Amino acid sequence: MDFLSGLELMIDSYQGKEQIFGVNLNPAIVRLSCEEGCVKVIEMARRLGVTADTVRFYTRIKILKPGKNKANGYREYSEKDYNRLRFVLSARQLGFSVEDIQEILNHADKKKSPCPTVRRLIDQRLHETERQLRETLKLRDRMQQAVLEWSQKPDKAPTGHMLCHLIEEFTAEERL
Amino acid sequence: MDFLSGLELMIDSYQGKEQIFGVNLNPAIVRLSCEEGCVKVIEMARRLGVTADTVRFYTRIKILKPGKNKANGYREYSEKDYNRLRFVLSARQLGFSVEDIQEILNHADKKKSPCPTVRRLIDQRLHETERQLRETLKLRDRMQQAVLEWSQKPDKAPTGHMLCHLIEEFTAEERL
DNA sequence: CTTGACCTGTGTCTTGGACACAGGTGTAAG
DNA sequence: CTTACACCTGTGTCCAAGACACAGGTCAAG
Repeated sequence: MDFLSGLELMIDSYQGKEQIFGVNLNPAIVRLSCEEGCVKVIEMARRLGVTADTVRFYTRIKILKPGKNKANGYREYSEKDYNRLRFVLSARQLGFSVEDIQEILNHADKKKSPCPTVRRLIDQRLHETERQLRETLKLRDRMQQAVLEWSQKPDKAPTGHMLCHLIEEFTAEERL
Repeated sequence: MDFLSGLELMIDSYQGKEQIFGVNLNPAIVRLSCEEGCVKVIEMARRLGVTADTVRFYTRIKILKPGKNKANGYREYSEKDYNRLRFVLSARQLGFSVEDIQEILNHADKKKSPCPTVRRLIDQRLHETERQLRETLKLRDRMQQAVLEWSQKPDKAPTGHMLCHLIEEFTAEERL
């Protein structure tokens, strides 16, 4: 299909992909704001529920490579960019770092299966998340214990060798 | 007591504070490396089990204000600096940020009780830590679930609209 | 005198965006 | 036509708590 012919046609086929390329697609906006089935940064962000800054961020680090409108320099995000960003956001929800995602996309872009990489990386990140969870849990318990103990203690002014008796006595007790 | 007289006396009184001003205090090292009961950065770090970079960091942001040896410009950490850093490390273990600690120290330095501030701040930080804990827990569960489901799925090459079926199908299922 | 271990301050790096800013564009109203 | 305003661009900086690098100074031992 010729992407430069028939705007009406374009919009029809575009509407057909409504579920893939964004939500609440308003033909009036599409007709007004873009040609060739592309959208600008703020619309792209809205469709995926993120800020324009997030879209610009992934563009800046070249995970997204939208074209540029020759006339005004505006970025033009295509359906491919939409799918790519949706993928990135999904991967972030699973604990992958942006660097991980770049590695995964490198495979996919070479038509190679990213799955072995994905499995390896999630094992790694899962371990880290579990360690993080244990640490946060220990911290929370320590904090709760402190609040509990402190509720029985008075305020005190600092002395020469004691800056805050609450903190220092708690630490001494708990052997931290 | 005159701090400039009698090094022998200094070291005696210093040894008497062994439990306060550091562990494994070796009089020979003290005698060789410092006058006036002060130590250099690496020794300070060793006594509190942190790196010299950490000691320099707190010096840089002016939480520690050690003197300077006029002759060579070396920093001289006193017992007061030791107590202060020990306090900072204790507070960090309780989830206070460095900025929190500066606020706490500001009160203490004016001889005012830091306790009300400490109580207010830990309530705040405890809430944040609990939120963090819930989020990390949810992430961990999501990741475990993904690993479980993926163990039943094959690797696949990317297609036009599917970069990695593992990640995208999981997200679609879980309605993320 | 050299070697090597220590010291100094300063600048940069880490994450995943968020925010600021200067300057360009597009459109609706007055 | 002008003006106002909303949008766009790329770039630089900020966040937290240090870690690491670097150029240059100090000091004791061999």
